[in-house]
Amino acid sequence: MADWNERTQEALAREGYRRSGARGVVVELLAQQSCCASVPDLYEAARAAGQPVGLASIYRVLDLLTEKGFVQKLDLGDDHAYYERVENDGAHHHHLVCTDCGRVQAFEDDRLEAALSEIESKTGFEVESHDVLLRGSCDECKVGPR
Amino acid sequence: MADWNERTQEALAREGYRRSGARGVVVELLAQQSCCASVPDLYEAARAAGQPVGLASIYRVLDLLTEKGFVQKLDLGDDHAYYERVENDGAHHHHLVCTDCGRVQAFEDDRLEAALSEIESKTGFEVESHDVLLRGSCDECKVGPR
DNA sequence: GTTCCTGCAAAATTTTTGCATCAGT
DNA sequence: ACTGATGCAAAAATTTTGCAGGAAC
Repeated sequence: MADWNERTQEALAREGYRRSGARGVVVELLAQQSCCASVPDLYEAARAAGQPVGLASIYRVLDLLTEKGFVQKLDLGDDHAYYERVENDGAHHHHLVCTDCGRVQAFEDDRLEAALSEIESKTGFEVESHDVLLRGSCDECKVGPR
Repeated sequence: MADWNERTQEALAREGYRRSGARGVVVELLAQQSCCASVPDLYEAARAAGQPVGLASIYRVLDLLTEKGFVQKLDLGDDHAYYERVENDGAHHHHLVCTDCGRVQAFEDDRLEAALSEIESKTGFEVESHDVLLRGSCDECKVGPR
């Protein structure tokens, strides 16, 4: 995870991308996130860290990182897109979103992954990635609705 | 499916919603879709059917239908949202999206559904709905990439 | 010194809202 | 007649793009 930061920065440098301000800040911030982050999240985080970065730069950095496979873009049904690290070891999780409070929780499940890879062979598709999104009420919200 | 049209129209009428132009057209069109449709899709389809409907009305009808549980909104990572019928019998499928040609294909899988409901009990969440999205190359595109 | 990167502001896109008009009951 | 529904146009919100100044190499 701290590893992801280094690995990403180095890989970019190796490809000729300059080790510059905005890119470094965004990569650093992504490395610190526990789960996914939206563009406004990152914008605020950069500002809070005393290293403000323009919105346009955040979008540009995220596009680059997505294209190079260092982050993955996801839609939580919310108004904006979210981004999160792609881990080196291929480990990945999915998301539960609380429709009341908006809380996002990650989970992993081997049976789910197994079922998903089986689908790949049953269909003609060559699957590159998959997302699973569960919507509902988290333990806090399900007791007293809203 | 033809059934869905009737059932939806009736349920709306029963709730006091008027049997009016735009709403009827959009419901009719949704009933005819084989899979999910975007707002521009529906806009064009209405126009092609000789019953043009304003964009705003389409958004409003879809909001209502989503709220009442007759359709489900989904994000395919594309630029806009997609909508599709919620079937009476609870049957539902998920989607494969070709990242080359954009083709969308539906699939069903019992093992996947089983794995998903097991997750519900393992986490504290009370799951209301779930989406699964697989991205990759369809049988046509995977041979000669692009 | 050159080339790439950044930030601001303007543009493009998708979705929402206000309002006057029209249709259903 | 009354109330709700529609369509247009304007507004909001998110993301993209152009361009000039600045930083990395």
